[in-house]
This record gives sequence, C-alpha cells and structure tokens, in this order.
Amino acid sequence: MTREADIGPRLSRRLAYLLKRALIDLEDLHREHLDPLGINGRELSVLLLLQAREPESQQQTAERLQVDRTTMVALLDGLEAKGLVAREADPADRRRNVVALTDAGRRTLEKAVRASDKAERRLLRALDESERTQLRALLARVAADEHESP
Amino acid sequence: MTREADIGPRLSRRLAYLLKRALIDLEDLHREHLDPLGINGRELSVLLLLQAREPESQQQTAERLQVDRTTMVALLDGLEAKGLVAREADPADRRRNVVALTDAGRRTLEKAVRASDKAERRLLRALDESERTQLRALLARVAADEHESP
DNA sequence: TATTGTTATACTCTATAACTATA
DNA sequence: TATAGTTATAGAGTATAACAATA
Repeated sequence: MTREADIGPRLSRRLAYLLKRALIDLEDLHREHLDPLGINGRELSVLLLLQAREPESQQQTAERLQVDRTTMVALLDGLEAKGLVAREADPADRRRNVVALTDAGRRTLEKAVRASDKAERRLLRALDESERTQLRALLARVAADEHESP
Repeated sequence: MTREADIGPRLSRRLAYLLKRALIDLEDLHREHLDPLGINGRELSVLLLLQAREPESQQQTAERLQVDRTTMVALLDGLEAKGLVAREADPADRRRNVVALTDAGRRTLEKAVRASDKAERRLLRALDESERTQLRALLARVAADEHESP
C-alpha cells in the first residue's frame, strides 16, 4: 500500500490527492457492498434522484445528474432491464419518456442506501461521529458555494 | 447549475456525491490555473513525486502513483517532450530508466504548486482558514487509515 | 528464466453527430 | 422548424498481452 512517506508530504497533502484517494476508496467499498444488490454507485444515484423527482423525463433526469442524455439512455437501459425503473411515453407529449421507480426499484433503493451507509462508515471509521458530521458539513458548504457563483 | 433542491437531500448528502462534486470542481480549477504552465494536474503529481523521490525508475514511479507502467510511459513521454523530466539508462542495470527532474522541471513545479494553491483556495473560499485546515486534516486521517489495514 | 520499458490492442466511459418520431 | 429519445461513432483514459533488450 501507498504510505505517505512513499510519495512525500507535498503530494500527500494536496487536496486533489486527498479527495481522489477518498473517492477511489469509497467507490471500491461501494462496489463491494452494492454488488449483492446487482447495482453500482452510479445506478444508486439515479434511483435516489428519481425518488426525489419522479416522474420525470429522461432529459430532465440527465440534466440534474449532469450526464449527457445519450449516457442516460444506457443507464436507464440497464436499470429497466433489471426491472428497477419503468419508461412510459408521456401522453401529453409523446416524444418524452416518463421515468419512474418500480416497486422493486423502491425496495432495492432502500437496501442500497443502507449498503452505501455501511460503505461510508467503513471509509470514515478513523473518525468519530462528530468528525464525520463535520467532514460532511464542510464538503456540503464547498459544494453549495460552487453552485452559487461559478 | 445544480442546486440541492434539484436532486433532493438524500443524494446531495451522500459522501460519494459530495466528494465527486468537490473533485470535479477542483479539477476544473486546476485546468484553468495550470493551463498557462502547459501541464495538467496529473503531470503536477508526477513532478511532485519525482521531487520527493528522484532519481527513481519508471516502474517505481508508476507503483507509487498507482498507475500502470504502460500509462507511466505515456505520462513521461509528455513531460520529457516538454523538457521537464529526463530519462537516462541506469548504468547499474541497463534495463531501467532513471527518471529525474530537469532544471526547467523544478521551476515549472514551483510555479505549478503556487497555481494549485490558488485553485484550492478558490474551491474552499466558503471556508475560513481553520476550517480549511480541518477539512484537510480529516481527509488525511481517512487516507492514512485506509493505508493501514485495507 | 525473469524483469524493464515499450508497443499494439482492447475495454470503459463519455461526448458528438446523425436518425426517427413527434410537436 | 425544433425537441426527445435513440443509435452509431469517435475520443479520452486505462489496462492486458506480446515483444525487445538486459539481467
């Protein structure tokens, strides 16, 4: 494993390095914990988004997740094949697909959130509860600020 | 821009989402600030690593950065073409290339670190100095813990 | 026989352009 | 004419396999 001494203090303290390490480790943990549910982290984020905003068109979903609409097609193809979401032509505008969670999608979502909680706790096990809250709060403020005035 | 309300609180508070947002924003800022120096964030990390460990073989460098040795070939090709690093056959073992920073590489490195500092400050402008230190310290502890017992 | 650097190749992720069906 | 979804295609980024030089 890479230890701080191996790469030097200047690199190991750069924010981009620290964020990337944390994200890669968290993605590995998500792979591990979500695998039994048959979905990945990306798909979990789509399910979470749909739960908050359904029913919604594919394009709106893509924009909110900041992915290309062609990427969303493939993502929804996968989720639909697993029976977790359903596409239906919008009666009011037959060009649009209305996307919604299925019952199975809702059940998988709740299990997946618990699995993701586990992955997060595992990543942050070196921190106590108040420090975990603090980290999340600091990151949330950074994200909120970026949204405000780019 | 994506606001928290658009994606719902459940997604916007997931750690993976927060880390990814911060990293993407920071990568954008690095692109912007490093562009005048002719290098990218990836290349800065190689320069920082070499400064800490030079001279070192390509393979050792690749392992420390956790990239494939074939990827390192392309990375060093780029840095060498810009005159920032030099490859030389190791007299003791002619299979190896010894990689070292050139004088130009050292100068560019220092400028790039200052540019990266700026990018980091811009990303974290919503936080005060003690909060920035705190965020970095929390992430460093998470990284150190992951290295310890995977 | 094993290792270092290299090249060729394939795979993933994502975006661009073009097609269709609707409006 | 413009838009939503789709498909085909191409571009980064990265990994695997094979090869030449050296040990």
